[in-house]
Formats: sequence, structure tokens, C-alpha cells
Amino acid sequence: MSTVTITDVAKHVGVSVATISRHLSGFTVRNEEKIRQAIIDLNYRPSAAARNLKSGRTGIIAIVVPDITNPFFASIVEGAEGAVGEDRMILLVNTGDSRQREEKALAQLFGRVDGVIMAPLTEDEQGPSFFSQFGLPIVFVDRVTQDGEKFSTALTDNSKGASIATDHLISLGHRKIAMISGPLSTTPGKKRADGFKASLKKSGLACEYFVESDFSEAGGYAAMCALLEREDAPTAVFTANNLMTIGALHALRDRGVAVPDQISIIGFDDLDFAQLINPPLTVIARDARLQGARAMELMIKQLTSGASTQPEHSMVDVQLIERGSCAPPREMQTIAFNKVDR
Amino acid sequence: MSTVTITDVAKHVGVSVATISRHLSGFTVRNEEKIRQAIIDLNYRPSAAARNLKSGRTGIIAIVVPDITNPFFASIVEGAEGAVGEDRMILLVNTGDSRQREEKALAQLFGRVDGVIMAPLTEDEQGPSFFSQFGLPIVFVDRVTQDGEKFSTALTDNSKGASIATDHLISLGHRKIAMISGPLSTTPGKKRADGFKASLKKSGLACEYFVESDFSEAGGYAAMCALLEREDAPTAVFTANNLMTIGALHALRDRGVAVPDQISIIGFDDLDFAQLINPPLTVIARDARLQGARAMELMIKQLTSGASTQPEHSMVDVQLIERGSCAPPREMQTIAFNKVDR
DNA sequence: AGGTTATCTGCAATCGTTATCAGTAACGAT
DNA sequence: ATCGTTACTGATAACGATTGCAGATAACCT
Repeated sequence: MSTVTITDVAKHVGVSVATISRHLSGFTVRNEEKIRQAIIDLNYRPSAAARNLKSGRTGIIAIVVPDITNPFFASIVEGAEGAVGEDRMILLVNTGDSRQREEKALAQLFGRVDGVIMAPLTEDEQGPSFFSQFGLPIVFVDRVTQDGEKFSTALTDNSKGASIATDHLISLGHRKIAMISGPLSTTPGKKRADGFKASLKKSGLACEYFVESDFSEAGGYAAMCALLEREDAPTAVFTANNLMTIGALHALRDRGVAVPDQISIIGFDDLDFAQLINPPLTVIARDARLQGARAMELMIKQLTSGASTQPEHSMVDVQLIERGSCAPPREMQTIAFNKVDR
Repeated sequence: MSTVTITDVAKHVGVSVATISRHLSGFTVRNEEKIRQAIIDLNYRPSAAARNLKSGRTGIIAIVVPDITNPFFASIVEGAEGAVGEDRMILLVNTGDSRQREEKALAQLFGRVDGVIMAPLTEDEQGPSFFSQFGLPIVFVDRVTQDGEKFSTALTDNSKGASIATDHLISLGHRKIAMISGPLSTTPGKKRADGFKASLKKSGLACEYFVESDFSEAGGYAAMCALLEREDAPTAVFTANNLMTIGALHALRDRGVAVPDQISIIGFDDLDFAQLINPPLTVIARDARLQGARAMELMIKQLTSGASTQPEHSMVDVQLIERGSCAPPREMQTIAFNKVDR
């Protein structure tokens, strides 16, 4: 009962399978009404597997992300979902930050999907030729691999964002500025660290409070604790992604450090609840949904216009959103207040 | 170049396709080393489509959720992902709260996946026989349809959770207790409303501040605003899911209403940042990840032990987490303070 | 050597669908 | 009546892999 094929329908109506197939493909055939009825009566559903084999396309696009519970990646997926269109679907692969899972998944994807939108774990994990030989269209989102130039990408201006954040802290008067960085093996980790260091350098500041962490909440927590324990603690900190920002905030709260009175904090990536926390969080924001949508558009373009097209690179802009978590450093606040009071 | 088939490998080695196939399936064959080498040289990857057609199984399980950016559903997906095992993958379908998309997706799933884990939009959307005739194993997660008893389910104790929340507010002395409810057409919406009303009744209170909303942040915001505008405003509010809690908190903040001094608030479902907001949020929590994992386990059980098995029902427990957003109502606080001061 | 297993091999059918190709029927124009 | 055109139909060969069957090869024993 569960396996009604096109042959059954054909027999039931008394025509050949070809006719049924043609009807399904939208051609006009003679016994349309009878066929329609038979399909309903028998509860026939065309087998996607057979169609895939015959046509060579699956109508499925894979999205491979390291961690779907990270709201940023969830937004990427949502954006891609919104741009996928009527006749395609999304296969989600969550690699859980495990290289092994990532590799395995990639191998299994072959023949199951028409293309892969991918946020690789690190930039150098696979041999340089791996993706070139992969045989499936690829679009990189948020992160790239070594030879990323050869593929379409949907990135954000990481170094610019980091520079804006750092400049903001500097302009408030901070000199002892820390960064809780992501892994330097990842694109955003590297670029954001670059932007931070470039800004410091431009203002003649040394990079003394740089901690490389892992983009996780626990990592942010640990990094913040380490910074607080230094005898000469920083007066401001830039956290390189949302989860580490949350972790750092937890650490500050647990240690009873007042924000922004004792330390200023600015995060990369906005959070849904940034306005609800105390104080409201100042962040560098970007439209992750848009980034996901761009990735999907690039993929669909590649799919429809053949593989011969040139790779395209999309860059989503970043933006400083000032709320309340950044203020002049403590020793300067008196001055600032004096000025205002005068 | 991109379509290397098993035949190409066979020719290259000088054996029949059957031998290659057997090698791939783990049997011992004569020219193992040669075959392995040829596979690498030609960059051959078995076509999943052909395997699907032949074997009738795809190794893919679909998860259909209304909104992947809702952290709760993201956690469900993560939990399911963690339990899916090595040889299966997840196809994610985000219906975006659109019934049309949901229907279409379901139809397209046939032949693409081995089973469907599903959180339906509403309880009654499809005819009662729809899922029975669907022809694919189904497990409902978080929400069910009318005839949910016939299928395996992974739910949480919604009414118990709502009762605990309501009782908590009552025990603090509140009498004017509001609920911002989800749609009564959904399982969690209905059950949580039931629990709320049952608790009020048990304590002899009338249900005067009940607002049915839509589980969205905007909906929670609007509902909270409506409640605040009533001449006899409530002193406490129970919000039926995480997004509406966030919306309500935004509304309270925008109106300058102090929590918990002027109004107490308790939400269903914990939030990552519940401790970071001011005051830390008191919530009813459950393990969404576990719920997703349970759903996947039920699905795999069904898949491996044939369709003949009885449906099973898993219930994830709920738990009150007291933080700082609930306090005795204003008129009682003096009394409470007096007691303490004595 | 001869016989008996044990192990491996190739052929061909099969999964459900679509594309191709050679028809056939209907109809109007000649 | 013949022809050309239009509009549809059915048989059949793919698509790329797996598998039962029967035959081939090797291994082992007497």
C-alpha cells in the first residue's frame, strides 16, 4: 500500500505510464480527469528518488554550519530558507564544531543535493584542492577556506566592524583595550583580530590585552575571567562574537564588575535581547538574515546559469549600534562630568 | 568529469560493476587495493540518488518546524541532530508559520526522506486522516494534531508547567494575574492556558486578564501594552513562551514599568540570557534539546523495528527556576518589609 | 590427480521515473 | 480519396546503483 508507483496509476486508468508522466509534467493528455481521480484514489506520490536519478537534480541545497544553536547561524539559515524559493528545499547539516562530522557529511552530500552553502570550521582544514575537486557547486557563507577566491562568497566586513568597535572605545578615551578573539584559524576570527590590531596601531596603542578564544560562551567566560585577574586590568573589552559576549557578561556579573562604570564592553553581532540587559549592550551589528539570503541567491544563480559563471563575492555591511555598555574609562569620567557640570 | 559512475571505476580496474559495488558494501574482493586507488584517482562518489531508488531508503529524516530562529526550535533541532547518529542526516524544513509552505513541503518530502519529525502549525489544520494516510513514519514534537494519539510524540508537560508558574505567582500574593497566551489552536497554547486557568480556579480566582496572542515577540509586545492600558492593571503576568516574554519585557521597558516592583513576570521556557537581564528572569524551564533527542530516538526506533510497533509518548519534565522577576505585589511589599524589619 | 568445498566473479534484472521515437487518429485542405 | 498537419499515445531505453543466480576460480583434502 505504501508503494504506489506510476505504473499502478497507469494500469488503473488504462493508459501507459508515459501518459501519466506527461500529465504530471504539465502536458495536456486525454483522460486528465480520470488520471487526477486515480492519483487521489490510489494516494499516489511520485518518488523523488527516481526523479533524482533520472534528472540528475535533487532540488535540495545543503547548508553546513558549525552550530545551529548559535543565533547567528540560525539567522543565516533562516535567511537562506527565505530565499530558497518554491521548488527547492534545504538540507541542514550541523557539524557541531567537529571536523570529522564535517568531512563525513560532505562526502554523504554527494548525489543528495544540488549544491552546498557552507560555513567551514577553519580556513585550512582540507587540502587546498579539496573543494575544487568536490564536484558540487559551493558557496561559502561567513567563513571561507584558503582558496576562497575561486568560489562565490557571502561574507561581512569583519575587519571594518572590528575597527569601528575599537575606534569607538579609543574615542571614548580608553587606552587599555582588550579583545576576546575568536580562533585565528577562522575567517571572522582572523579578520576581526586584524581590524582590532590595525586600529590600535593607528592610534599608537600597543596590543597588550589580546586573548584568543573559541567563539563559545564558555570560552568568553574563561577569557573574561583571565583578563580580570591581571594586575593591570583593561578598562574596555571587545568581544568578537555574540556567544563570547554573553559569556563575558556572565563573568562580569559573577565577579560583580559594573558595566560600564568599571569596564566597557562592545560585542560583535547584535543580540535579540541586547536592549533588555543591564546596561543595554553596545554592539557591531550586521544583517545575518541578509547574509544567508545572499548566499542562497548566489547558489541559485550558479545553479541556473551553469557552472561556467564567474564566482561572485557579496559583502554585507556592518554598523555600530550605541547603547549603554560603553563609557569613558573611570579615571576620565570625572573630567567628563566636570565638563558637563560646568 | 563531474559524473564518475561505478561503471567508470569498473572499467578502469578491469572488473565488473558488481565487484566494485560489493567492495563498497564491505565484502572482500580480490583487487581491493587497485579498486581503492581507482576510486581515489577518478574521484568517484557513489550516487545517493541511485542508492535511494534501489534500496527504498534515503538515510534522511525531515524535521519540520514553524520557525527555526525561535531558540526553542533551534534547540529541538540541535537535540535531534545530536541523536541522529552516523548514518543519517537531517532535512530541515522551516515553514515560517505558513500553512501553505507546510503542506507543500510535506508533499515534496515523499521519497526524499525516511521519516518526518514534525511540529505542526496548528492542531486541526489537516483533515483527520491526512497523517494516517501520509505513508511516511511520523513523530510529533512539541505539538500534535487532533489524532496525535496514533503517532509517537515527544512533548512536555505544558499544563503542569503553566500551573507551577501560576501557583508561584499566587503564593507570592498576587490576585490580579494575567496570562499572555499562545494560540489556542496549538498544543502548547491550549495546554498552557488550561494549566493557568485550572490554577486560578483552584485558588478561587477569576480569569480576568487572559490575552490570546501568537507566540511571537511582536505579539507579546502588543499583548503587554494592551494589559498595561487597562484601568485596573494586573500585578503579575505569565507569558506562554520565550519570544512573547521578550516582547513583553520590551514593552515594560519602553513604558518604564519596573520589574518586579510594579509588575512580576514569569515566562515559559528559559532563555540563554535570562540571568543577564535586569532583573534576572524567573521562568518555567524544560530541556528542549532532550525533547528533540527523544523525538529522534522515537523516530529511529520506529524506523528500525518496522512500522508495526505501537506509538510511544515521551514527556519531558518542567521545572521552576526562581530568579528575580517575581515578587509580592506592591501593596503587600510593605507588609513583607515590616515583617522583615521587626 | 580428482573431488569437494569455499570464495569470488560477471551477467542481468530491478528500483520508479522521464525522454525519445515511432506510431495513430482526427481533421481540414487539396 | 490523398496528403499534410496537429495532437496525442505507447513501447522502450536510459539514469546509477544493488543483488540473486549461476558459473568460475582457488584452496584444500584425500
